[in-house]
Amino acid sequence: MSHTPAPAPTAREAQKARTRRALLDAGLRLLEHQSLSSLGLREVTRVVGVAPAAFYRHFRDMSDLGVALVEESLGSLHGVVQEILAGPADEAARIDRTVSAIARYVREHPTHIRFVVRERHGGVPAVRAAIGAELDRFAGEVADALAADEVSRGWSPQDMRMLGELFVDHMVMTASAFLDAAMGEGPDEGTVAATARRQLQLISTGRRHWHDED
Amino acid sequence: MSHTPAPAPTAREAQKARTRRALLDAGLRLLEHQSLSSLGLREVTRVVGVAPAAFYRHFRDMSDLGVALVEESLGSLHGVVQEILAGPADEAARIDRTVSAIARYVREHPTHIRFVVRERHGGVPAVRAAIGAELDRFAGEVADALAADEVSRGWSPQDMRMLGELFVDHMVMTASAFLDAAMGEGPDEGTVAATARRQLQLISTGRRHWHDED
DNA sequence: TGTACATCAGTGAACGCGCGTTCACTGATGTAC
DNA sequence: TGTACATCAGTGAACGCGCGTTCACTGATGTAC
Repeated sequence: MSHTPAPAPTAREAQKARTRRALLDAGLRLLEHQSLSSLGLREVTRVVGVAPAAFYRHFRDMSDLGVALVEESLGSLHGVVQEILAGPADEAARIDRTVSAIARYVREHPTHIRFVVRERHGGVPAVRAAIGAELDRFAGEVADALAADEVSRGWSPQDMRMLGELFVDHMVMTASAFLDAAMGEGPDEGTVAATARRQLQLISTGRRHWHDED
Repeated sequence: MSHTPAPAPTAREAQKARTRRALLDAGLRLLEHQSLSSLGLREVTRVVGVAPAAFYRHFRDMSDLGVALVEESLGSLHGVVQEILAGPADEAARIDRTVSAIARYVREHPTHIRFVVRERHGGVPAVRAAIGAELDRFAGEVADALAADEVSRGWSPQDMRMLGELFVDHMVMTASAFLDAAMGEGPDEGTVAATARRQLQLISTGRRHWHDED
């Protein structure tokens, strides 16, 4: 398929990429306990073990690093969305798949979801915009996939869209609740899963009877 | 009712209260464009026009000021919740009341809702905890009020609770969307209102048919 | 393969700046008599 | 009402500190011949 003639990264490029990764990882780690707008460039380079000035070989500023983290974090969340939509469209199966995929995602990428939830409404405009645009894209994908369901017959595109947004918002909320559970704050994982499942069932029931009263 | 024998605030107490208010207002204003963890004590006192050290006569630190802002902001949101629950329980009326009450709240207290949405998952633990506790309380109130509806007959307390949480989360989401609309980001106010109404209708439809399949 | 030159990721020192916190103080307001 | 003393909100100077950014540099890696 691809005709890219092998990237052939030089040792120099490989080393640069490794430092960049280290900066991103250090940032993600430090962002567990603070928000992006209060995270300092020197903090990040200190953790990585490079001089502060080295930072500028990779990012223009912290906001730029933040945008790179959005791409990374929402890339991994996108995989979860696809996994949920790809399987059988059977309602109960999809709800189970949704909740367990989110739970696994939070277990495997806790720093990603923490970052997204915190910065979605945070103080750094470029990062907020990047997260918003990506979640919008997810909502559209969900809407398109669910439109293929038998139960969506007769739904307007706007109603599919509002369902997609409700689904994505609920997904982010649930991921955040799982994360709190993992940190020992709020209800435990089992309770979060049970609540999320019931909420999805409620929405699905609404979906099934949406046009009953027409 | 109350037997409090008149507070009789001295001129000194009144002046102190005025400065405290000015600090809170300045904080709220500055928090429109940044998050609490990056807001400095000196920034706030500079806006108010007092010496930095004066801050300590009112708050221990910025986190303390943040907690005071939570009480204030969620106090005003609590009024909205009560207004929604107080009116007639008729489904369509309650949905209209919900969406228009939120829209009005955002118009009247944009800085309050911005603060709550931003700091709900922000980097200051004490503030996060205060917001979480208060929203939990709201969810409980909503659950109790909706439990009185005819359509809630046969619902378990856990299911009422999950409905209350879904409602409060949706309310916060909608308020945030209205705020974005007011700032010229994302869809306009009419679109946000239409989407929110349809989502509430979807949830209400699910509620009405919740036990159909038992 | 060997040599001469170019590239560029990372260095380390320096800079000016605004930060949070402390402290002894001032002077208007409050209280006791 | 008038006086003497106590209270305490707000002052202003000082402190040490870590910040982001700049700059000329070094030395390992890459490239051309």
